[in-house]
Amino acid sequence: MFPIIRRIGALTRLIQIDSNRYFKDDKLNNNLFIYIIRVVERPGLFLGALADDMQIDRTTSFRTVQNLIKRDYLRLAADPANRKIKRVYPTEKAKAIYPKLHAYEAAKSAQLLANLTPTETAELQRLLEKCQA
Amino acid sequence: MFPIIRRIGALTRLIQIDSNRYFKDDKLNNNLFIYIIRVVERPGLFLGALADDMQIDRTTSFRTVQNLIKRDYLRLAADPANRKIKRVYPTEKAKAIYPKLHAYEAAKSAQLLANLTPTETAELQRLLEKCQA
DNA sequence: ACAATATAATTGCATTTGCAATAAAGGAGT
DNA sequence: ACTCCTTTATTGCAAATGCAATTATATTGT
Repeated sequence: MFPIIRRIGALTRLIQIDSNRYFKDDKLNNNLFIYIIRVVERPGLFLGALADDMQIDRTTSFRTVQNLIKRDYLRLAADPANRKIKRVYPTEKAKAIYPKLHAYEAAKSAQLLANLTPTETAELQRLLEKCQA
Repeated sequence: MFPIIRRIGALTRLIQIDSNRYFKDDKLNNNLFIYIIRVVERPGLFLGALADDMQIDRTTSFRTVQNLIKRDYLRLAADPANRKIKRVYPTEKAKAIYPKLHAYEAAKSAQLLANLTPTETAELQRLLEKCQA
């Protein structure tokens, strides 16, 4: 029943379990590593935009960012033109660990698609983009 | 970067946010409704097998099942041949609410795939099955 | 300019989550 | 039968999660 929607959820949970194990020692489990990746790639988003970009609850995102600020991975900067927002930037510590995080994501992506031909991978990407949540 | 693995995670989180809202009043959010669906469909799995079937952490699954037992949706039965395991069965209350849960899953599945032709849907299913987490 | 509405950040609080440890069986090899 | 190893269920504890409410600022309408 509904194999596609169930498979998508199952794959996500399996990847989450794996990443939680992999990043436990760095304490970057529970998607924390994803925040660092995204902020390094797109520095300067404000808190709400970052949460929306990752499709994560704004409160959870806010607390996670606070956690990473305390641990010197991220920092906030006020916006001169808009006092409501705070923009999120990576620290040197975040940039330093980024290659490891990127390598993990690359490896998981490669593993996920290992049985697919390049044509199939392109087609899967196209079809997933057509999905609407 | 890595659009497929990111898209899969994003779709899962969007579906989770939607289902949390939809099932808030029934207090069947946070995937609780999925447990009921699965147990009605496959009654008699033992606790660990149920968790593995849903790709959910065994401790989390255990506590969730306890929650649903307390609320009269599920019940446990000892196995006469194996005293280590407890099998999970749905109650009448679970069977009564199952159509609503099934309808929600059907609607979300239909929405997800609304822009795909039947051929594309079949191809997406095939490609997702080839993915390995 | 002023009021009403909307958006962003933040906090309170209760619940969920999951690693690690423990307890109770079961299974395999001798 | 006995020891060792595995599997299952369970609990303790600390952390993550997210709804609802609050505060501050910005935007829109008149």
